[in-house]
This record gives sequence, structure tokens and C-alpha cells, in this order.
Amino acid sequence: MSLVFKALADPTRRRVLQLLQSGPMSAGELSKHFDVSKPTMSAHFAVLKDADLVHAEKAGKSIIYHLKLSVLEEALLGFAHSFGIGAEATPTKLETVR
Amino acid sequence: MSLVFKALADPTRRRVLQLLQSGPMSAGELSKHFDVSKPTMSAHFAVLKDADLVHAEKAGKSIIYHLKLSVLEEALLGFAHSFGIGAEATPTKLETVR
DNA sequence: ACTTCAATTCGATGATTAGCTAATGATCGA
DNA sequence: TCGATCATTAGCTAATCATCGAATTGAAGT
Repeated sequence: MSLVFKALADPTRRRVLQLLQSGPMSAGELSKHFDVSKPTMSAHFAVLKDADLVHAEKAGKSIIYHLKLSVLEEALLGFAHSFGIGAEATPTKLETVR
Repeated sequence: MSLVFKALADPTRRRVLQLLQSGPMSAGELSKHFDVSKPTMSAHFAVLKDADLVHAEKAGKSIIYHLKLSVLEEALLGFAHSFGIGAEATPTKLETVR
């Protein structure tokens, strides 16, 4: 859980998650959206993977990253809930968005 | 907003917020709950204040910290909402929690 | 004014982090 | 197998961060 918040502390990583929200994307595609080197992006991906916020799937030469929305949801709402905010029932198993 | 997530990245600071949830507390009282020096705690308080997650009120020799629940709520739910999670209506002005 | 107490600021240190270039691994098409 | 492509690992620097002890500020109380 601490890993999730650590991962969310960086704006680049938060934006990666947002990009992944509209569907899986390769490391290269993701990198195009940022003005940093590929290795730097790779490091960000590793942090996100370590926090279990994304899942990496090999697809030929590429590696496709998938957002693990349920993990993000559990961390965010779980924490919020411990403050009485965010209120009720988490739908919980909503791996696919929209 | 980035400041909020930065602030939340540290476990000590998250626990400070949790302690503050049950009511305002002085810097000294808060510090008793942790195994680090006062200057270190002071630095953590500064980060939380910088992120606008707490409000500091002078009271004689002491300084009383108050949780700014609405700020935490807005950051957490606002971000969650951008992912479609956390769903509907924020009660918004709920400064006092149960 | 002096002492005490609460908290912060100052200055230093060790650890972690984001960033880079260069090199390596892995996969594919010719 | 060769060359090209995608991504990571390796090795480094610079910056940020958590932490400490010591010094400082500020408010009471004597």
C-alpha cells in the first residue's frame, strides 16, 4: 500500500496511469507522451509494476502495459474510507473500465 | 495537488493525518506517537502544511494541528473520479467527521 | 529579567530518486 | 544470420528527502 502512494507521488507516473485508463498501451507508445528518455520511462514503469498498479504483457517486440484499476481503487478508496470520506460500497471487481 | 500526493507518499505523514482525524492535536502530542526526533516531525508537519492538508493554530506555547479533511477528500476523490472510480456525488463540505 | 518549555530553524549526513548516455537482451523480417 | 526495432539493464550525476543534534525563537511562569 505504501508502494502505491509512493508510485502516485510522481506526476509522470500519475499521467501514465491516466493514459492507461483508456486502454492498454505499449511502453513505446506511452513514452511518446513524455519528454524524457526511454530508460527513464522504463524506470517509472518498474515502479508502477512494483506497486502492482499495472500489469506487463509481452507481445512480440513490445510490452503492453495494462492498468490494474482494482488495485488503484482499493488503495485510493480504502484510504479515503479510513477517513470516513468516499462513503459506501466499492464495486470491487471492475477490472475493465467502460 | 501534486503536493498532496507527495505528502501522502510517506507512512509517517499518513499516520499523522489519521491521528488528526479524531481531533486537533499539538505537535508534541503527535510526536509522542512516533519514534523519530522532534525536528523530523516538524519537517513532516511542514510538508503537510505545504500541501494544505493541515492547518496550524498557535495556542500559547503549543501549536495545534487540525486536519483539513475537505482538502484530502478533494484530492483523493478528485483523482479517483478521473478514473471513473469512487463514483458519485461528494458531500463536499463535510469538515467534521463523525 | 531569568528560566523553562514547546516547537522550529539551521546545518550536516546518508539514502533514495529522477534523470541521462551507453550497452545489453530479445524479437522479428529479410 | 544480419540488421533493425523495442525495451530494459548498467553506470553515473544531480537533486531531493528523512533524519539527526545543536542552536534559536517565542510564550509563560517565577
